Formats: sequence, structure tokens, C-alpha cells
Amino acid sequence: MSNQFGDKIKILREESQLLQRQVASQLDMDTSMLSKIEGGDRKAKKEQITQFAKVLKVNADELLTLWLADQLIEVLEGEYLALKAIQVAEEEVKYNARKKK
Amino acid sequence: MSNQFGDKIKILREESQLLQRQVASQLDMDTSMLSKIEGGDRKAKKEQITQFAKVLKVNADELLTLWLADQLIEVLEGEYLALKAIQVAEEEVKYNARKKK
DNA sequence: CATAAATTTGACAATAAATGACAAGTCAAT
DNA sequence: ATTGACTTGTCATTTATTGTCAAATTTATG
Repeated sequence: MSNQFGDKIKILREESQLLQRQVASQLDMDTSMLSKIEGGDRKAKKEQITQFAKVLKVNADELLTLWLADQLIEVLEGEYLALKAIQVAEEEVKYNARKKK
Repeated sequence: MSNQFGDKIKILREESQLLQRQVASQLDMDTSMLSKIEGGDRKAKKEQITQFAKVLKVNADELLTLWLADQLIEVLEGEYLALKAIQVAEEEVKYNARKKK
């Protein structure tokens, strides 16, 4: 399954030379939870994204984008109509943006 | 909120001059549930899509596509990064398709 | 208008899914 | 063999989804 968010924070954490223990404590979670988030077994809650961004010194938008993309992929997992559906959805997103809905 | 699936089956039902009662009974649900599905308050379960297609004499893929698109939109509801996320997801879908994953 | 049929809405118990916490596990370095 | 870092499994609890029923509203028809 897709795990762009988890992969990303893991890489960022390693680049920052931080241990899971150190990151986890700042986000008030235990390391097993962080491990699962990195591994894609659990998903971070939305509020935690900002915290991750802060600790890992990266733009929150970038993480949020990956986090959202993961959920999209999850919906589409194994669907042969995935591409079609995504295109329909994209149309609507664009339409809604136009309408400032 | 987005409800392409519900809108579609409602239109198809009306074109077929069927009452909710008639469609609902064939799908083994009560009319209040069908009403909610048409109105986007509840979502049809995946297995029901085929049945809808049969009763409404329409291609199941078409309905499934709308149903999937609705779920994508739901994830993206209110997100200003929606478009970006959808593009990231689209890339991955295409990539996975290539890999015949 | 009156009333009957069709549809929508609200509330709620039942069911299912997600979550957090903890213990136990693996793995690598020393 | 011990330690530290990380992963995995389980399970009780919380949270979300579901179906059903009754009541309310809207729509069609005499």
C-alpha cells in the first residue's frame, strides 16, 4: 500500500539524525505508534502534521499533500477505474475552486 | 458536499419512472436508506453498485467511477491543497499501473 | 382543500472500524 | 550476552458507520 507520508517523515527524521524516541516524545506518542506511522500501518492524525513539520523542519503543506495523497490512493487501491475516477474528481475540484465554493 | 453518484442514480431512476419503493425493494433496503443514498447522506456499499446498475439499466463502471470520485472528493473536502494532492495521487496511480503492481 | 402516496429527516441501537497503550518481539552494534 | 532502536501483535476503548423505525415534509390527485 501507498505510504508517501510515512516514507517522507522517516527520511526527514533520518536526515535530521533524530531517533524515533526523540520525535515521538515531542508529538506525545510512543515509539511504536511512530513506527507504525512511518511504516504506513497507522495514519497520523491531521493535527499532528503541523507538529511533524515543526520537528522535522519542513513545510507543513508538503507533508499535508502527501498525507492527503495517501488517503486518495487508499480509496483507489485495487480499482481498475482508479484513473478515471481521479480524473472525474479532479474536474470537480477544479470546478469547485472556480466557484470559490 | 459532492454527490455525483446519488445524483446520477436519482436521475436514472426518474427517467425509468421508478419509485424509490420499487428500486429499494430490489436492492433489499428501505426507502429511507435509498433516499439518503440519493441525497448523499449515506453511501451505497460497493456491492450494491452492480445491483443499481442492473435495476437502472446502466453500465456498472459508470456508477462505480462516480462512487469512487465521491469518496475522493470527500477526502479533499475543504482542503486548499486538494489539487496538488490529487496530482500526486494521479502520478502514483499511473506509476502503479505501469508496474502492473 | 383534503387526503393519500412518495420522499425526506431525525433519532437511536447495533455493528464495525480506528485508535492508543502496552508487552513482547526482532535486529544490529558492541 | 547486553543494550538500544525499532517493529509487531494484541486488546480494550473510543469513534464512526450502519440499518431501522417513526415522524415530518413534500408532492400528486381527487
